[in-house]
Amino acid sequence: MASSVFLPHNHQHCVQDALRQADTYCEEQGVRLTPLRRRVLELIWEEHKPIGAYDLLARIASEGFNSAPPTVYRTLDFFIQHGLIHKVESLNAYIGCNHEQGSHTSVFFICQNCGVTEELQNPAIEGQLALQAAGMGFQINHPTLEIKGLCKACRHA
Amino acid sequence: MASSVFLPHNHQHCVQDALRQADTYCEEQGVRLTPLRRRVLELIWEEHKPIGAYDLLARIASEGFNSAPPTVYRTLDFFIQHGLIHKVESLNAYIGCNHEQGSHTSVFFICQNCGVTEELQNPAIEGQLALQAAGMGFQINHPTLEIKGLCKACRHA
DNA sequence: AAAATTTGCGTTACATTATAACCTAGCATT
DNA sequence: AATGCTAGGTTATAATGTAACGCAAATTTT
Ligand SMILES: [Zn+2]
Ligand SMILES: [Zn+2]
Ligand SMILES: [Zn+2]
Ligand SMILES: [Zn+2]
Repeated sequence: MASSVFLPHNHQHCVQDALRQADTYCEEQGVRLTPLRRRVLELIWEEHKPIGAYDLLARIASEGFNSAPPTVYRTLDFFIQHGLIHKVESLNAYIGCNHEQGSHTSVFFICQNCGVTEELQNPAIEGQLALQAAGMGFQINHPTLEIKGLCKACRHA
Repeated sequence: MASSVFLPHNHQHCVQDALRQADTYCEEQGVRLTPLRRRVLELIWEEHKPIGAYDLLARIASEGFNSAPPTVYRTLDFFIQHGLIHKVESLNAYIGCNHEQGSHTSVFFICQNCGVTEELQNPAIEGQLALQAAGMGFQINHPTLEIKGLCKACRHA
């Protein structure tokens, strides 16, 4: 398990896996992965970097889809509802999720130099958060954990 | 140390402490806590809830200050630079900081029902984050840790 | 004190991000 | 075919945030 989006890898696999997972998921859930949705998801997965709604919009508009904001925001909402993408709050941008569906707690490591962003699950961090919350009587619903810094490669460059 | 912003408390103390700390800090640093800045900080501390830039702007405008966005954004920038407030990214809103100055890592617990938000420092959480980052060769510069959920009081109501 | 520099902020204009509300066409169920 | 549901087209607007210019007061230098 040395795989990381910060390391070189055959990225076609990432995209194809993501799309296949989405196909399967939508089939199972009885929801439709329409051409627009499929293309938006593909664009989101084009790089391991969060992409802004209006960047996406420009891309799909240039491909003949409708170019008004609701088009892309509706699509983003759909994927967020179904756990196929996340919003990176500190960037107002969106990134694909390849973790097991259903709500889960992730930490995003965001390189401020190259933009590459890795989503990780870490039970130890979750555990400490849960501990802190329990002590306060606080019920955790939705953690936003986003770490900006420098990835290994950018640090050494 | 049972004090928490989620519990009833004499809030005048919070506001006065914050303003006095800011006075002292600005004095020490040789920067100016102008009437506009002082009032903005006071408004931010009015409640233990993040406040939006345009809400602030409306407040100060109604008090005779200039009503154009740069007025408030410059002031917010000033306080963020000096560590006297934080931006809550997941709300696009701003909240006062009463912790020791200088950059520090905080976790924000945000009640989705009442809006009250508590900033905490927790070395165990920081430690686990540092551990994860170290394993990746990632250099942490700026964590954003914001937990939405229900405070004790709202959970029991 | 006069001159030079920095700082705070007034002002205008604009950029970016996101949503509300209404409508229509296609698909799905009966 | 009739009905309801879903996806998305369309228009308009809301909410959040910046760039750029200028001036006047405060601070520093001469
Ligand atoms: Zn990849
Ligand atoms: Zn990098
Ligand atoms: Zn208080
Ligand atoms: Zn509450």
